[in-house]
Amino acid sequence: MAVAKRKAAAKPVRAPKRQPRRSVLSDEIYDMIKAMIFDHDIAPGSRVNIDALAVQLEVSQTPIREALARLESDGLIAKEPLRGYSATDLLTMNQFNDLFQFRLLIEPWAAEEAARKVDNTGIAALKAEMQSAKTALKFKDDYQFQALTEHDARFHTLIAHMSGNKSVADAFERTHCHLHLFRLFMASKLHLIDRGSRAKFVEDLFDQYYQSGSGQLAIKEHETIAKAIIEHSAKAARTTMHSHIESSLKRFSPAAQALNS
Amino acid sequence: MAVAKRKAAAKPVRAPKRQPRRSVLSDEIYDMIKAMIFDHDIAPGSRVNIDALAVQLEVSQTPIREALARLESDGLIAKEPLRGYSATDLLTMNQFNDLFQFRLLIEPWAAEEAARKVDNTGIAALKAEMQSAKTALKFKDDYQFQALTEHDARFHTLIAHMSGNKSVADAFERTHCHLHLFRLFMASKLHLIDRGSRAKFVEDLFDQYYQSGSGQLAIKEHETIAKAIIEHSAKAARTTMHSHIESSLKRFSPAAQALNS
DNA sequence: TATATCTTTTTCCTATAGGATTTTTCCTTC
DNA sequence: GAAGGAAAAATCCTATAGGAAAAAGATATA
Repeated sequence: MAVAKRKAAAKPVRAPKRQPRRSVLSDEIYDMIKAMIFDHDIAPGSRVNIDALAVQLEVSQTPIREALARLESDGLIAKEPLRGYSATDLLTMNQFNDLFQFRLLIEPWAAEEAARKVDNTGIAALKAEMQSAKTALKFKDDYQFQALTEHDARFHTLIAHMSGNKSVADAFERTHCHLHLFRLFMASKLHLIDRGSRAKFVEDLFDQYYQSGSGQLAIKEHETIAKAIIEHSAKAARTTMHSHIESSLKRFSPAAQALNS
Repeated sequence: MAVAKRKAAAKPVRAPKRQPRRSVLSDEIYDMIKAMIFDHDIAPGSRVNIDALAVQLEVSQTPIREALARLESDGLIAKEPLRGYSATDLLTMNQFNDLFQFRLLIEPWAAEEAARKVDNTGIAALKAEMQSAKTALKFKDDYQFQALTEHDARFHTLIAHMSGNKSVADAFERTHCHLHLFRLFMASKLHLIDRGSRAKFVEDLFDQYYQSGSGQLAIKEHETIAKAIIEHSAKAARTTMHSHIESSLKRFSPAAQALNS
């Protein structure tokens, strides 16, 4: 991380055009493009022009190509040979259900394992994450939702890793489920806002999430899971994780359905 | 495999230099490098030099870079920033067990779902695959093992897809478990052959696999699974798949252990 | 021996030109 | 005015050379 500062600036005047990079350019570009997808700067299904991206991000094509190749492997970008790249479409209702089914296969197991294997480091990490969840609740509206999504992603990833099984943890991370869900939710908002006639429905949807306390509810469920793991209650960890994922499915379902109707 | 051999000739005759490619170069390169890892042309843990590969495969750096970026995402190649790429190490005993644990989480479920949803197309595909397994048994030694591995990969991938759940199928495919297993098995052979003192052990290991009919055994288990699916016996499909994976674990364990002792 | 400085190698990135393919535009013809 | 087809533009893909930064290695000095 820290770059060796071997010489106290001998020539202070010289504004160095280029501070030493702490990571490789293509990795930064990868994160930037992923963020653009996350933020709907790159709309679902839209074309991704390599030249344009290179100009916009002020780098050459090479790092862009590497980043896109990795994003394709992640399933976030689709590549049609000789046609170009484009952002993947939003989850259909079927894909949405499939994703949650997949999570039900591995996450309850991961929680159970985590409860069996947890040590002091793990307990500390879990507690820290739950603390950050409380902070997230202080935000409002979109910011709250984003903060909650980020906490949710970290929480589930943490437990996947605490299972001690790298195959499972990797498989979970590669679903990028939180990115997909966030994108879906935001899209349903943008999409529905565009249609004035459905303003009422939009309000219902978001009221349901923000005001009716879905955020608090999800965090309460996280608390229960964390407690079970910390107490080494393997079976309880499994069942609470299972029902949490099912509740989560129900909470997100309206957003997914709104786009498939 | 065959690289497009383009002539350096300045302007000879009507040589129809370039037949239209059916796929993109970077995809071909991706497959070629994957094959090189598979075949131990690129040894586990060894460095992968971009320039050297470009020269060897007679293409420019660009497609090499894209292929390596994807392979890194697949977990087959590791990238150290500002140091370069290298092939990932062989599975440790722990990773080996983790991988099979992961398979136990999703494959029995996939088989059960497949049995529920199977239609005529699926039945035909299953039968065709089982037919090819019989062909594989006609080969000998390494060729038999490779043919069996390829059948095994196709068989399990097919069932993962027949579950109808794309998340599950993708997650399974991304483990590249058959590539890892094949590489492990071959490495244990090469490794052990190097040590003359262990020749006896090598013979035991391979006798166990080739002569004692592990191949036939695995295929018998596949038959059972296929039968259960074709007959819509969901529960039987689950249990037979489960025990097949456990048997498979036992069959491969000696190879994995040989390298970790 | 240990440290410091210099050189070589490796790797990453840029830039640009040109070939290949698809898409769009425009023109001819009915 | 509509259909078919050729030319043009846009886009993607490949090739190649070379510069910059970092790592690795070598040499010299205390």
